[in-house]
Amino acid sequence: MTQTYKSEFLNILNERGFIHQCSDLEGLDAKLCEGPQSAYIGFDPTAKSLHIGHLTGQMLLYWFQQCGHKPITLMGGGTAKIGDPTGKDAERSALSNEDIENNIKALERTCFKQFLTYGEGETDAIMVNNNDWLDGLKYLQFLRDYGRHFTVNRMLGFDSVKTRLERESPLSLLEFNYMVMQGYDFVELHKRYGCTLQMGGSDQWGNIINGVELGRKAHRQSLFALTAPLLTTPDGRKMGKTEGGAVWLNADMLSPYDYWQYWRNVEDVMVGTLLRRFTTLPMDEIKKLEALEGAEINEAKKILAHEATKMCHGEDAAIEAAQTAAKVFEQGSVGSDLPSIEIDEATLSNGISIADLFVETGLAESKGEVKRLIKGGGAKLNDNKIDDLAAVASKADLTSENYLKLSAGKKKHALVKIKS
RNA sequence: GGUGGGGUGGUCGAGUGGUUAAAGGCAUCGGAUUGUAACUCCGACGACGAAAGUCUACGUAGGUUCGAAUCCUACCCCCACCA
Repeated sequence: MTQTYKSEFLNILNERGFIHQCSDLEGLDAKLCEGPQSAYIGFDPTAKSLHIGHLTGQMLLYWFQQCGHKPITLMGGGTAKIGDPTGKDAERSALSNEDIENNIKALERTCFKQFLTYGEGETDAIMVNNNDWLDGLKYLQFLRDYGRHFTVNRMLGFDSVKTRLERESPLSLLEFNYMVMQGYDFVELHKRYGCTLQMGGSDQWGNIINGVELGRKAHRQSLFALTAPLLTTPDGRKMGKTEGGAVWLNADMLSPYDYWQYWRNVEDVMVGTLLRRFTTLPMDEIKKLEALEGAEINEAKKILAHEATKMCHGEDAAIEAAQTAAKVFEQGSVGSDLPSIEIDEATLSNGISIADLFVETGLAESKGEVKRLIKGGGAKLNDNKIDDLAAVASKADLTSENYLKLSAGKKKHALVKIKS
């Protein structure tokens, strides 16, 4: 294996395709060799769960910890009150303080713990909230201490600002301050925890570098910035969207089975990249897998799905998802992970509208959608095409195992069981 | 505060009194093909309804009209220039 860097951490990042930009690779490399360091990534609590877009950050911190360093996950309880203008061409409506609080609670309970070990030890991760220091900032004092180090001239040059100005879309002073706050976070984290590195996606470069510069100008600190390339499909689209919307990491927002399915269905060309980034498989194994061609690459996708699901939801959930998938797609059967609802035996005996069942199982949003499904030939009951919106299911339709299987298209299935 | 421009469906963006649930693109969903891939092709794409149809929708609230996204009034918001 080629050793491009002296530090284990940077070597891993390098071979797995995580390095996009760094403020000072050599300096960082040397610093990491000195002993345990701490690094942070910020997550704004804008939803009750993280999604696939946050996964890169999680993996960065994961490897950081694996290499004997201390990760800091920063909840942006304060910055979420501002809203990051990066990548947005319009200000989005502000989250209420209450929403932010609830989101933080939900996030703390779930998403992070799968990837990082938290605790009191030297390399245990810690979670902090920037609201702790941003909320009580004294405006005037802050401007005198830190405001002097930000030149508006330079701020106007950052992409997040520039695109807004070019598009003549209003950028409020509130949003304009986001990068200032994020820069200050870094300095504060250095002061509190000796944090020397901030990581993030490449879109965060501008925000991150502000912190580095603020540290240098205000306190002669030596801070580092490192960004990972944003994940995109070959044609440049952002990755991470699926039929239902975002691919959430929280099991109650997206089932482990659906999560598994997401990875199972990625485009061929992405397999290698994704294996490197989101699994911890050894590199030589990844190289073998990504060399597979044609239909054989499906095996690589299954491994990707398993590994990714294991990281996020645990091994049991991954295995179960794989089993359900095998039954559904390879044997035309059903599995325990399929979404299901229960109805009374009596209700079924009287006959029940299949269209209603589609809506109840969540396979369709409305009856209009069911109608469209049927018209397009995508609605099935026990694998038989339904061609009448008025079709009714009765006891006679129960399979030998006492359920009804509904399908919307080839990939989405649900079960209707009898309440016992 | 003044003057001018603008606010249309998930999104971008046409539409300036009726045939407009509102062109077109994108996104999305189904079908064919395939490998639970990509590409391509076809279809669908507000809700309810078996259907006829009913309701909801073009910033908000009123008004004119047989009839309004389209005209009028007030209000809200955005943009530009001026002060």
